[in-house]
Amino acid sequence: MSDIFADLQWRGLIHQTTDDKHLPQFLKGGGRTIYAGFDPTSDSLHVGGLMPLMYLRRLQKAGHRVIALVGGATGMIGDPSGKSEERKLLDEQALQRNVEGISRQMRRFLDFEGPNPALLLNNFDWMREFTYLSFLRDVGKHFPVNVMMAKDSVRSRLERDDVGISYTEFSYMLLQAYDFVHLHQQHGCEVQVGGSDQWGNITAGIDLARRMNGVQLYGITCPLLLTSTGQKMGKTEQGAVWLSAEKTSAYLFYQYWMNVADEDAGRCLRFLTELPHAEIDALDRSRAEAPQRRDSQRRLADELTAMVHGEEGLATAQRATEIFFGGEIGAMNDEQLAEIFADVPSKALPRQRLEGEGLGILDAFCEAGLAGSKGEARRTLQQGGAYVNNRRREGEDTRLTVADLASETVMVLRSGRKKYALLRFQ
RNA sequence: GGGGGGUUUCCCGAGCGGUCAAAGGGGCCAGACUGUAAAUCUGGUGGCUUAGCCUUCGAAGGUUCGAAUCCUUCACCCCCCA
Repeated sequence: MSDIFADLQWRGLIHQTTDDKHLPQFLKGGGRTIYAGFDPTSDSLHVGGLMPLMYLRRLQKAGHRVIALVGGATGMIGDPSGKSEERKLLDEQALQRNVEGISRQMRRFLDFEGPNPALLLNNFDWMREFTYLSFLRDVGKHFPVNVMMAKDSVRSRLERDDVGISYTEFSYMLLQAYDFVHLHQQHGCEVQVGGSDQWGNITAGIDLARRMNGVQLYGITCPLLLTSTGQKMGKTEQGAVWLSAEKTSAYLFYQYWMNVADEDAGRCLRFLTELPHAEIDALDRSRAEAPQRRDSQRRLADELTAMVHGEEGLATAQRATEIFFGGEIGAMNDEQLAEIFADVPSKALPRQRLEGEGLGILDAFCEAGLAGSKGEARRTLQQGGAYVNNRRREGEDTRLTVADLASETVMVLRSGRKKYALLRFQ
């Protein structure tokens, strides 16, 4: 059995632990029960969720029993950690839908079936039964308010006079702390892992368990997944990068990793892939010597896309990449094109437009929305930026006919380097 | 209440009776270069049935052969004096 703690350490995934001396030994050989929490604010996880998922996956592979805890109850309250504003509360129904979506995604990372199945739990299941009085008596009793006030997540909000913090969010810590206690009681869970911003919540749980039950639990935090410029990873101008294909296509997901900055690539490879150390070292060298090859980014994109979208999703993303970056489009059918150009706007036109003398290329670009006016289309064309099926076309009076279709009904137009639009002729 | 200045094309900003679709910059678009990066360079940047025509310079009227440019009224903004 490999040394899981050493591996985590090598990958830079140990930010802080509650017991540096004991934990490496404690985790050796497997058999421990470990949990991480997931926030159900949406029906899909985004890139940030990859960290805890891969963490649990590594631990499960190392022979530990892992619990993915979906915070149905805590999600209704909102964790103030790292948030600058009071958060909106979710209703029960939305929450349920989100929990279902998220758990579907987890199945790609964690094994819920085999001899050592992961557990998926929702803290709403035990929190809903709690009465206010019993919660105050059993849990609240053990929390000195002065200690709570000292926690970073709370203090940062108290020090600002423009936002403040509600009693509800202030109490969040108690709920998460109790989760840990509950999981220990019911499932023998002894370790909680989370991002470095979770330290306060994790230690609160450890304290609570000691006070309520006199047991010693452990916590491990990992670094947050940040870019070299200090931004959260997974954010683009178009918004978050999601794990669900409906929200972020396999192609865009793939491209996100393909475009990771050189400075961030090494960390991502360590944090998010299971590549062996030797291979990661080799990629580091390749990145230093021949950054233009972008071996690291390609490997990262391959690994993660396969993980999240499966081999099929990866194949689609790769095929789309080939085409989006130059490849001529030939011998395709509608279905393949639809898959590749899933994120590209399209417009349907009657097929008659292609018949007779055909559709003027300027009109085609206007119809497709690639040009706001014929004048603009003309300019693009004159400057050599007009492509049909990835082939540069020239001449204002070019007419497009059935012969210019890329597949049965679709024509792929492009303006400039990579602005695409489809015309569907039905 | 009195006096002065302003409102220009996506943004900033020049224009102060014809040569104004309106300088310059930013942004944006295209091209070259490149690592699907950054920077840089080149060109373009109201519409159309494009040697021409139409619409645009806060709004509406007016003067004039001709107005973004002059006059009147209105709206909004800024400054100064009381």
